[in-house]
Amino acid sequence: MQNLKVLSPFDVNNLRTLAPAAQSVEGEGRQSPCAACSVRQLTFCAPLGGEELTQISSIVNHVELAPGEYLFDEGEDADNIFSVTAGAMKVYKLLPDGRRQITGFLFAGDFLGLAHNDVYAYTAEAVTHSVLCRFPRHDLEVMLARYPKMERRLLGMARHELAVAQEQMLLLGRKTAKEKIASFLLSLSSRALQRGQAGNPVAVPMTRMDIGDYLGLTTETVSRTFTQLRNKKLVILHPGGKVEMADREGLQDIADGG
Amino acid sequence: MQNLKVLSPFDVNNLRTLAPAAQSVEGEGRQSPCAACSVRQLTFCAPLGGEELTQISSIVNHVELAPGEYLFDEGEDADNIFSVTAGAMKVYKLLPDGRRQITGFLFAGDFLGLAHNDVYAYTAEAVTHSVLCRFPRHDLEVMLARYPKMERRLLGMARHELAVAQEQMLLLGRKTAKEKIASFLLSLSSRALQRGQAGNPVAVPMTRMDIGDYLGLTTETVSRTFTQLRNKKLVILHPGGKVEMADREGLQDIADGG
DNA sequence: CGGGAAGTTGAAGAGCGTCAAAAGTAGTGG
DNA sequence: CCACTACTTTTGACGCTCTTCAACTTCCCG
Repeated sequence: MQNLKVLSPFDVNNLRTLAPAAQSVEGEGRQSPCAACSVRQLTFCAPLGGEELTQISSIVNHVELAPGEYLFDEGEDADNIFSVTAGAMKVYKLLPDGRRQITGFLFAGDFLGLAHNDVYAYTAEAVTHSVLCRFPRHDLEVMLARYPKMERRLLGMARHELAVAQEQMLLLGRKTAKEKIASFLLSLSSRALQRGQAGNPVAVPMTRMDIGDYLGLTTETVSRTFTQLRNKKLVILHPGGKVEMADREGLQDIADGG
Repeated sequence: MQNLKVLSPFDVNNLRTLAPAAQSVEGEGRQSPCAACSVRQLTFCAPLGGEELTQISSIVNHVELAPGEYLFDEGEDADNIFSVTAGAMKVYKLLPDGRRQITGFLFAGDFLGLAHNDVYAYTAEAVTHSVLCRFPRHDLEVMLARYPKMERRLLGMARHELAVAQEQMLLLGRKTAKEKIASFLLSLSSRALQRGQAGNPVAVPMTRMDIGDYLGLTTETVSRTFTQLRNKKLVILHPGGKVEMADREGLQDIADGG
């Protein structure tokens, strides 16, 4: 992971210009960079207060990635845990012959790097220009031990990840190509809304190949399926990777297997 | 969930006869039923000591299920968390038209019931005769707040579940039928070894349909694939659902996509 | 504007699903 | 103890969805 820019905590104000506008939290002033983090309520830092935010600020660094740059590789020592501040990441596993399964796309507020055997279980790569907070695992574990509410928050987020993973298994194992694409678009849309971004048209920053590797399809099938949905007036494909869901109910019916 | 036998904590000694022989832990005597639990080191109770085991004993009940009986349904209020003591469970999600995806098989030591919106995200049903510990969620949360090491253990187990789920996504999205079956057998085998049971021949207590719904295949394809593996002398199918892996390396090569 | 990557479309083929039927297995009750 | 029944498993024939291979088009970004 050579091409990886690590910034000091003090660069954070500069970086923050890449994130959505900061809504300053009342009464907390400018005590720590984390206190002004605009996506904090989405992350595992959410339950922390003023004093604790200063603490966490002291262990965090920032990382900036250009599209296609790697954050870490599957099998590498899991020395850090990351939280996405801005941009979009993909995490995937590979088979020896190159077949790839993307297990998730990550956006602002999502975390990555939880490992179980001290090594990362997947490779993480930037889809778009991205910014992440980097927490050395050891330091974070000290924090977790001191602030149980943070550990509880992390457990809640892991639980959510688990539910999402199970939904994805249902999709991969039992849905048709059309159902997969419809589910994917609706999921992207609702996640964008959660982050306070536009839900329709929804931003689809990843390539057809990425989408295929996420849904267990080939590039060609993804493309053909988009064309089908367009011909049925369910979606409108706008330039710049924006997809308008012209018939959201129709898409929902398809996604649910109706 | 009508047909579900709830036993008082005091029936535990009776039930324990269903579990593997208890290796009595030195110095803990017979203070609490949980102290004598033979699978405790596999569960989220592992980090607890004498005093704490008495506490947890006071909130636990036991549940016994015959094959095909339900523990809970997807969408039901998630009032309890369970830990499998003996037997085999399956958890699955359904599409409206009946297509089913089994997201996991659970054995002694595994937990189930973690929900994120106060409702279960999947249905849980017994594969074989099974015994489980039932913890009221509220009571367990009080315990977790009091004993952070238990919460840490639970986070560790959730993290492991997550890694397993990602591996399963790779299987569902990118592996062939033959690779799926080979991976499945190897996984069953290594999990059996972890529980101290025979790894080869390995017990395969679930039906071909269950296996298919777990691997994203049909019954027929599962059966045909077993036949192929048998014809290639990779496995020997013994009566009573025992499968002998005659060529473990060969199976491993297939499972890894080689 | 130009070059390369990404996306689209077509034709042919493979793998797995579907439908159907037979064979095996287990549990039940006479 | 054995026959009856119901379910599970296996096997076969056929078909469809999605993949593969290939060519062409569009979209970016320098």
